[in-house]
Amino acid sequence: MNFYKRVEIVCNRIPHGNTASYGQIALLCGKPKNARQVGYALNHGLAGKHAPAHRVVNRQGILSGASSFQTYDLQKRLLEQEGVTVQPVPGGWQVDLKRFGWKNTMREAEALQEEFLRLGI
DNA sequence: GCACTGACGCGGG
DNA sequence: TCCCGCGCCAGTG
Repeated sequence: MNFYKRVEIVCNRIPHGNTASYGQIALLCGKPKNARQVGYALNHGLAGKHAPAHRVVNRQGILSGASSFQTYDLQKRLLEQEGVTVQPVPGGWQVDLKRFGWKNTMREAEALQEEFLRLGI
């Protein structure tokens, strides 16, 4: 299976103004234990150039640090631009997943699995 | 093939 | 609730 292709599809499915965690993406890709690979994919541009990487944060809503964005606060600005509230915490910036976390339905998850199957990835 | 790395996450204390 | 250790696994040298 093409895990990174799946990551691309899932990321592009994250609604505007929402955020998702690495683990959540991995789960939707059918590989619950591959959260780290999701990060790897985004970091190396393996999820396509259009993937909204700024909408992906860790389990606690902490922004991933500056590493792969051009400026230290680019991810924060992109999120705020979409109406997502970002607040400073010790260790970086954080979004409230209770308010801005992507709540995907079971139906939606199943639809994704079917699509992967259909596409053969 | 081996060892090490890392945009991560969970469970025990 | 906060820490900390450990599990995870594709890439890389």
